[in-house]
Amino acid sequence: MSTHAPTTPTPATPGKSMDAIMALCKRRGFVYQASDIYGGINGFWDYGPLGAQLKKNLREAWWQDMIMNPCWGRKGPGGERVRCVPVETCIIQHPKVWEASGHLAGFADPMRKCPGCGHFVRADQLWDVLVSTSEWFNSLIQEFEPAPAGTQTPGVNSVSLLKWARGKGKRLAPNLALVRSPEVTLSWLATRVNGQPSTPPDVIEIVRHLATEQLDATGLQDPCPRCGGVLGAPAAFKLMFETYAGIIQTDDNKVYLRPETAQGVFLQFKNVVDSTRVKIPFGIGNTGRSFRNEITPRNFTFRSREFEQAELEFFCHPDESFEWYKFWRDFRMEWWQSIGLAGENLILREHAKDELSHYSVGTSDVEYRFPFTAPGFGELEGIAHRGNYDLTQHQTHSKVKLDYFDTTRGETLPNGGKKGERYMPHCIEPAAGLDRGALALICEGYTVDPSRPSPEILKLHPRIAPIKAAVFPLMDKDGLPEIADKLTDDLFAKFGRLGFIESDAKQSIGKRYARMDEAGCPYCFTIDGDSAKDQTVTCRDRDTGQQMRMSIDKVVGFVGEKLGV
RNA sequence: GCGGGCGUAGCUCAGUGGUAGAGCAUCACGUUGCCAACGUGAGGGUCGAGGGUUCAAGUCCCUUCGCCCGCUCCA
Repeated sequence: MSTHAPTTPTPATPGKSMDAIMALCKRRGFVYQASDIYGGINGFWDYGPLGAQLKKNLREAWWQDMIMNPCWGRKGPGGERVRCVPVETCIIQHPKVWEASGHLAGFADPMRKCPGCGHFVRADQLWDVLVSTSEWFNSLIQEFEPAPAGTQTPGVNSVSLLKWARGKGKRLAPNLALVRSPEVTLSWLATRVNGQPSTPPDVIEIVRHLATEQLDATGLQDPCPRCGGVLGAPAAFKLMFETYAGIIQTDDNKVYLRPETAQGVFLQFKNVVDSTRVKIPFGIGNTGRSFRNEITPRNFTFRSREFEQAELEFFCHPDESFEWYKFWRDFRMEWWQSIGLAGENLILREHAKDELSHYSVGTSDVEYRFPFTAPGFGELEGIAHRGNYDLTQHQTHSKVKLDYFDTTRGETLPNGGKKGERYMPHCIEPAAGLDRGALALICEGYTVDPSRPSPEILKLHPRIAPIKAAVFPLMDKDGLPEIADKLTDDLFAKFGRLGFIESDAKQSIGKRYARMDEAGCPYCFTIDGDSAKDQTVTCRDRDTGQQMRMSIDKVVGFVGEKLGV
């Protein structure tokens, strides 16, 4: 994930405070803190009734538009119908999967922490970081005398180092041993330089001396690139959740909760090809929970340790892969727009060349300007051209051939058929975060209109809204509830599988409208004294507050049209 | 992980070491009937948790958990 400043500064959306959005989410049952009654648990959130349905609607929209009727029936770059099939793969897979995918290697990099300032640095990159980004380090080496030609040994002058320690050093590297107790530190260095004149110290050894206060007790220390403090011992950062498959908890049984759903697709690529008559180009979709031990879970549900992804791996011939990459990138942007993220808060950002993985020729992010990232953006979905990296990795590690024999390619045979071509398919991966999507939809829909008696409105797209319609008898008597019950039944029968149909006869009509505004219900239908006479009701629009009289038997058709069903 | 802020009713928040509060919301009854209407009531709290000081702690001290912000990290 990444956040970036927009190219042109845009003011943060006024009136949208994350505190107010979070309060509404709890008040109306969208999002609760996980384990709330025990004080919560860092990085985990639950969905309440409306949130669960909202997220289900989002997942369902993805499933419909990506798997069942991909891209709304639109044709792909080659003029063919886009074809996709689903799989549902396990959260726990063979541990070697994560070795092959590179996720395990990513963790193997031990990190070192500075107890002074809390800075983390990757152990194997410490000296690179010092040279390239550490302010104090680059200031300090200015004080060294250039190393004579052909040697690695710069000269050091105690007087100038002492001056640096009492001047610039105090500001740049307050925790560096040289700054904290210059005389002691310099005497150790002098002992070393004079003690072994035949093997003079290089820059690294000099700096390690300058970072060490009690040489005989601790040995040489490594300094923190930010404050100069003594770095702790390298420790493995485990960003994957570990557990054990089997009742004996030994390393032999250690398994991981997946950090992404995509790998499950690559693992079953061969089975899908062999069992379902799919032909390249085609996609395999997979939705489900993933887990990452985020170092700093933050910003409400945006960075959670347990989250849900909706990922498509689309396989195609290498020669067509770039066209497909552009196709999916553009469609995914359009899709998010179609469910309500239509404004300037949504951008498609193409990664710069230096951001790309070595195997990728293109990656784009669909990014949303959340209230907490504004004026920057936060990632909703990444569309990556992954080349044949994953299939190749799994082929290498599993020793199972994962290439594809394409009978539509190759030279034409005398009988008119094709000779065929064997190749490793390339893969385009649109990978969306459903929790981030749900959060973006809530943030985008959240609107404060002080001119209305109920200022807080959640303008959710009807397709996504958890409550599809509400029916209110204006009075709880005179036969009105009976008419309302009938209409409620009709709406339930038609739309009950898509979302909630609310019915409420209590309290003033204004309060009932206001409640539905906050819950994001797009349309309310009110039965009044005239309804029995002329068979009409009032349809009240959430976003405008406007009312429209319509015949009762038109209501179901009206709602269906708005829901796009 | 560091620094700052916060944590009291479903929500927003008052609360000076001395009886646990307000507004809104929820529910009931009555009145009303198209935009959080009015009246009368009701329910709802281990004051985030655990220790300590004190005759007495929501309030002071220590520890801890969670949320927000800024760093840091984000394979």
